[in-house]
Amino acid sequence: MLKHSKQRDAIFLFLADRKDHPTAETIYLEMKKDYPNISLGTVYRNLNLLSQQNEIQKIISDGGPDRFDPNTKIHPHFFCTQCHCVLDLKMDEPDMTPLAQKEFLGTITGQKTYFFGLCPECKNNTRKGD
Amino acid sequence: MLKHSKQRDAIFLFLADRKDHPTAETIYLEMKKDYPNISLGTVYRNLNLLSQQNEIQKIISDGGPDRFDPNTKIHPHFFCTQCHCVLDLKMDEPDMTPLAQKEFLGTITGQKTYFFGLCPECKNNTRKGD
DNA sequence: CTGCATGCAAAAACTTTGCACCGCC
DNA sequence: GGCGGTGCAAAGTTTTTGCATGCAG
Repeated sequence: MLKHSKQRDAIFLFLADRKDHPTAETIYLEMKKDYPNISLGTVYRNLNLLSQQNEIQKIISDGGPDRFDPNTKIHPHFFCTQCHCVLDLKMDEPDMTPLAQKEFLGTITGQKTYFFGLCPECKNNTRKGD
Repeated sequence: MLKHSKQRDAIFLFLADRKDHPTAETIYLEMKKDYPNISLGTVYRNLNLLSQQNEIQKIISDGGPDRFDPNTKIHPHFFCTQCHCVLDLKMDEPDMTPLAQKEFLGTITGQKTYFFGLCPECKNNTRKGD
C-alpha cells in the first residue's frame, strides 16, 4: 500500500471527481488553484505512482499526452478522431482477459481496450456536404 | 490509394517480413543496411502514412517508442512487463466493435486491445525466490 | 534527526517539421 | 519543368530526473 502525502492525496481526490480523463497538464493547471506551488514534475510522479498501484488508470494515447481515469476497472475508452475527446464506453463483457488467457501460456494481469471513430456529437454535426 | 515511392515500398516490404513489431528506430537501423542514406524522418513519415492508409498498424506503447505491425486485422497485442517484448495474442472474437457499437451513439471505426503481464518465457524463468 | 516528497529546471526520449535538393514522370 | 519524396538537422512535445530544500513523524 502506498504511503500518503499531501500532494498525492490531493491529486487522487482531484481526479476522483473528474469524468473527463484529464491530462497531467490539465491536472497540474487545475490543482495550481488550490496548491499554487505544486509542480508539473510532482503531478507526473504521483500520477505514475498511483497508476502503478492501480489506484488510478493511465490512458495511453496516440500522439497527444496521456490521460488519467479514476476508474480502475477494466473498461474500454473511446477516442474521437475528429474532436479528440475521450469517453468511457459502456459494453457487456469488457474484460476479455479470461478469453485471452485461455490460449496464452504467459500470465495476463491487465488489459486496455481503445476504440476509435466519431463521437455522438461529431457524428450529429457531420452532415453530407460538410 | 497511396502512391508509391522507393523508400515507402521498401519500408512496407521490410515490415511485412517481421513478426517482432519493430520500432521506427529499429526499422531505420535495419533498413540502413540496404539504403545507407535513408533518414529516420523518412521512416517516421512513411510509417505514419502507411498506418493512416491502414496498410500497417501502429502499436501505441506506454513509455517506450511505438511499434509497427504488418498485420492490420484487429487483434490484441501483449506487452511483457518484465522483458518488454510485444507479442501477438491469439484469441476467439478479438473484434469487439459490434458489441461496443450496440450501446454507443457514435460510430466506431477502429479498435486496439492491449494485454499486459508476464510472457511465457519470463513466466518460466521466474521461480519462487527470484 | 531521518527519510521520503517536493519544486525547479535541465535533460531525456520520441516524433515531427522546415527547407533545400533530388529524382521520377 | 513540376511535384512529391527525401535527407538532414533543428525544433517540438511530452515525460523523466538530479539535486537542494522542505516537511512530517
